[in-house]
Amino acid sequence: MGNRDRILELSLKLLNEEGAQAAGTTRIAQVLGISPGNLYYHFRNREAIVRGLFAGLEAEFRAMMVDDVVPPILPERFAAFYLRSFDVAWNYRFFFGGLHHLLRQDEELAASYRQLQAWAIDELEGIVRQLVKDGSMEKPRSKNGLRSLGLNTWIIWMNWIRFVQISGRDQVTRDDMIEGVGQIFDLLVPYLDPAFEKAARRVLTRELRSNPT
Amino acid sequence: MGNRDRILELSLKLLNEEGAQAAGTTRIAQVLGISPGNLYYHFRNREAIVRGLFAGLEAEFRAMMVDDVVPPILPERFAAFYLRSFDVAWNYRFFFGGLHHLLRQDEELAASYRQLQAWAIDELEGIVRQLVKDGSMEKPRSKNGLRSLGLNTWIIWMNWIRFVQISGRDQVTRDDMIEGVGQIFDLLVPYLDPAFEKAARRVLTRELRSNPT
DNA sequence: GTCTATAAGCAGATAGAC
DNA sequence: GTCTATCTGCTTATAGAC
Repeated sequence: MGNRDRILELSLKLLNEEGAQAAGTTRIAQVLGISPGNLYYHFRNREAIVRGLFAGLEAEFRAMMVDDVVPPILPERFAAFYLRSFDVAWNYRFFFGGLHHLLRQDEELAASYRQLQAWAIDELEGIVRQLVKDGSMEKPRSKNGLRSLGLNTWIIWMNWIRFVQISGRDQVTRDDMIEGVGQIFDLLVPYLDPAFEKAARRVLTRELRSNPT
Repeated sequence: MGNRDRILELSLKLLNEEGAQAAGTTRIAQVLGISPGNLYYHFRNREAIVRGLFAGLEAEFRAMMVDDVVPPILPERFAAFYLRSFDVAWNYRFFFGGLHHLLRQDEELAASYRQLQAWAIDELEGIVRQLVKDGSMEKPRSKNGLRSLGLNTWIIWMNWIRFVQISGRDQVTRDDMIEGVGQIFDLLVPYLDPAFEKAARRVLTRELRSNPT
């Protein structure tokens, strides 16, 4: 593994553990046992490192959507998708924690992020739309109900981990992620076919059991 | 108005406009036309300024809850409450944008915040519980439905402005705030009495009309 | 590709005069 | 309460040798 990849790998670890603003280039180089000069050989500046990490997030996110969102959407698949989505969010949690600041200081990153976000919200709306088509879900009465549902899903998803972290639990566990999936389920519950909900919920319960605190 | 208050007032303005990490003590003092020494006479350190601002947020937030959440909850009152709540969030938007970082570097602030958050979630749950009591809302079927509804409300509320900002709208308008209230309404819609919803929604529409883009 | 050495700038914070 | 002057420590980033 070349130094470029080692820099990305360690940066992700440090930023996730200590916050998006905490680890500077000097420290990254030092922990890695390379020189600052070397680091700057591989990345024009600090922002380029973050952009490199974001590229990883984007790739994982898009791959997940392509793999998992295949109609018809069965309840097990549905639950698995959301569980996996929280794993992705967890792996790049620094990003969501420091989002505002990161985008403010890097217009290029901001543009990439906005594109991904717009696509993601569309996809999430597409999922609920598909559920309606599959007969697994009742259509909301209001005009923009499906859109709004997709948007609320996105907002809960992207902020759940930050919420858990700032709430001060000493250790964030996999159960916290499963709880996050539950929060998203609750958005859809009033519209979901009870049998579908029950089957999806069962997947979560099983995951909980397999990861005792 | 003494310098202490002027420091708080300007800090709030700068942090809101430029982000929670942007404005340093040097710059605050400079813009204000006072010396750094004077600033440090009034505040032990930068964190103390942020804590001072948080005290303002907390006071406004609690006052709002006490003033507006009085049973029975009528639809107009209900809508007005959420509109006002977004005004408060907007006035202290720097805080929610930089929350993760701010709490990480100030344990005292983190403790205050967590206390307020816990109380707020309880209150939001209390509101939906009251709506059920008033007969304006149907009770969710699931065991923790009301709790979950309160929690989702909180997460949307505290993250809506950050969402709007990172989405890159050039100008964040009052209409964006009204849209945020709409997102929260949509969480409750499936359970709400249609007449109640219609009356509450009408307040929002009227607000939209009175603030043309 | 990797190193050493260091520039340049800004942050938070303090001492002590007035 | 307010000032001037300054210190310390940090950061990003670069120049140029190997």
